[in-house]
Amino acid sequence: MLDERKLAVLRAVVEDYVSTNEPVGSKALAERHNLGVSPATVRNDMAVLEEQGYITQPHTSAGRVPTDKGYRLFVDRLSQIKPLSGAERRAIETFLAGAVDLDDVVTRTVRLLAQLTRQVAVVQYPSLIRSAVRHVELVPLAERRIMLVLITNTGRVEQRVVELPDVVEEDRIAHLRAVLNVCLDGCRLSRVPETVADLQERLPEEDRPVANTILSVLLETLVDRHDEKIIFAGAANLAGDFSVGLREVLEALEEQVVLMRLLGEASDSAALTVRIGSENPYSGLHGTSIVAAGYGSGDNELARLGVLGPTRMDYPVTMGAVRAVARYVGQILAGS
Amino acid sequence: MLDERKLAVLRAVVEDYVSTNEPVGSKALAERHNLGVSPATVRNDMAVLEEQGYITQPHTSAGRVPTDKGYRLFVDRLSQIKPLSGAERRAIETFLAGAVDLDDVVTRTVRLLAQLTRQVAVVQYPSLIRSAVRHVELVPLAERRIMLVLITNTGRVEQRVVELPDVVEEDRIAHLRAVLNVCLDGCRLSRVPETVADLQERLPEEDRPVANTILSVLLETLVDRHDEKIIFAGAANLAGDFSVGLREVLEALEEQVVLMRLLGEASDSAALTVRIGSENPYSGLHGTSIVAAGYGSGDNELARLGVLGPTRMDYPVTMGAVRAVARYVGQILAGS
DNA sequence: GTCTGGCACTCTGTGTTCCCGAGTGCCAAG
DNA sequence: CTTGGCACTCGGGAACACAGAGTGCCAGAC
Repeated sequence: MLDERKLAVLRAVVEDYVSTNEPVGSKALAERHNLGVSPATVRNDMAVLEEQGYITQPHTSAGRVPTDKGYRLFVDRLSQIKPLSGAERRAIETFLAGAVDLDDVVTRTVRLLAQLTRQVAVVQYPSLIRSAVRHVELVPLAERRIMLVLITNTGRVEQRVVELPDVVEEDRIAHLRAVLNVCLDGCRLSRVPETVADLQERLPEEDRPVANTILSVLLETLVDRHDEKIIFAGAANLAGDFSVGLREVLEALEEQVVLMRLLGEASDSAALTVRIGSENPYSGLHGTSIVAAGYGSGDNELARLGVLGPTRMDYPVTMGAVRAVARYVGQILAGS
Repeated sequence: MLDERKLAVLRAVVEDYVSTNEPVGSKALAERHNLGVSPATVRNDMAVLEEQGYITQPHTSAGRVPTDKGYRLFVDRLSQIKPLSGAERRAIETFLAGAVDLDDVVTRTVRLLAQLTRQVAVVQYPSLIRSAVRHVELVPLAERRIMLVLITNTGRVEQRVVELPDVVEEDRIAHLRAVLNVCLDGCRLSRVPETVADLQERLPEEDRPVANTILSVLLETLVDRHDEKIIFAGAANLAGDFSVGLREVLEALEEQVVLMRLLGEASDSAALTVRIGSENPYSGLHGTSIVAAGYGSGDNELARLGVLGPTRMDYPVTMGAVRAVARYVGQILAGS
């Protein structure tokens, strides 16, 4: 259907358009990409490519521009992910290694990615649900108020203030803390609810009301906080590009829910997800593409990160950067 | 120098320009603001105002536009802060009351403020330095690694992983925790360094190396974290306004340091700070104004918040919103 | 002395027209 | 199947004119 040369033409169109941001014509194309054929031949091929929907012209008698479908083919079959340079790798490594806590890791990552790709970077905080309890802490704040602190093995710390139904003595709290830690330490968060239910039955009668209050807050923390936090950086990179609806994009970026869907569900292992223009779920973001990847320590994917830019982006380079950053972050998290 | 009527004219120019975003002419002005005088008179007044630098014309024979100096006079003497409507107040209250922890309070605040003012909102996290230690927690993670968690009375939680020089038994850590809490509980963060120094001397010899490691990390947490975190929201509100250099502003917003300086130092008590156009410290932000206020529980100002928008903003309304939100946040923090 | 109406002047922004050039599609010949 | 030639199309920029809003200034009225 599409012979070698037509694919080469498509590749050339994408590459030229990406680098010049102007519709590319047959003549310029034949020259710059020594294809060994004349502009007229290129024109014929282009006509076919257009008929099949891979490229289009903004108006009669202008050059051609890739369509979403064209970019898709390019990404799937015509391009190779471009690895980062050694210098870039070292830069990533040293920059991320300086992080002091989880928050810092995520913040640094998002900035790094934005700077590296010159686009908008998006990073999701490591998911709670896949990690395990490392420690539960109860801190008395006032007579009837304690703070519940939950530390996970991914370094995340969740805290909630709990209002107690009764005044409770310190040592009963200490006891409760001990029990909690024995039961929950190392427990996968996804299995905490069962464990907690089990625990409630085994507690002595007099501890029940207080324990129930605390445990319900604990469960809430896990469930409600299903709103995984996402941050972005590099919005400034959007300015000056009028091909995207700036306002819509900025609005989308501030909607956690939209961002969630944008990064997409965990796909198979460490594969990169690319969503091009109209492929992506939010209508304000046609005109933009997403390159995303999962990251995590070891095998299990903890969360996702990616970048967002105009459909007209340099996919090979962007994909290389995203993949590299995802890997490094995984390493950092595993090691801390 | 400037009689009553000229001031009225200036006020009218500002108000009209703010609402229409177009240079305002003498005729329209005389009509809309029944000043009781003819356009010609207004023209004369305008000529004087221009000569004094309060207004200017974009080009010969266009209407007048306020200068930064004009806005300044308007804010200082010609306008009154406009209080929020009852509905708005209730909305703020219920929205903020739903927050579950400090992070949530800050996030909600920044969104609220952005939505309320339809501008970019900026909120600084409550400063560590003014708060006091409520609890210190040491959580063993591995043989030679523990997590240090510091909880302040403003609800902020800081965490750091500490690598220990030696393997340490659990009960020595427990002991250390107890000692730390006795010494530091209620201690103002600003006075922690002395207290720590004092503590180091009183510890038994064999605990020194471990304790020193932990304490130095603790001090770091306080000092290094002098980079008070600032977040913003509502960037989408900037789009569509070309009077500001979009790119510059977005870049500035992503620079913590610039944001810091922007919000300004704590001023006297709960007063509002207004920085107009060229008055503000960063050159990329001429063309924008900042309205900021301190917030805190009770008397002491914990941090600052504000909004950033085009110099051509509705100052009375914006100031009202900022003041109101600052107050409510203060209340919420005091109560939690 | 201050205000007012009148008048000539000066701009910007918009709409029109025109033309150039890049790029195309098609066709006939190699 | 490829190529060169050719007529055609359309966007974008330059030149131009024009209407409208707004000004500054002046002479007369209160």
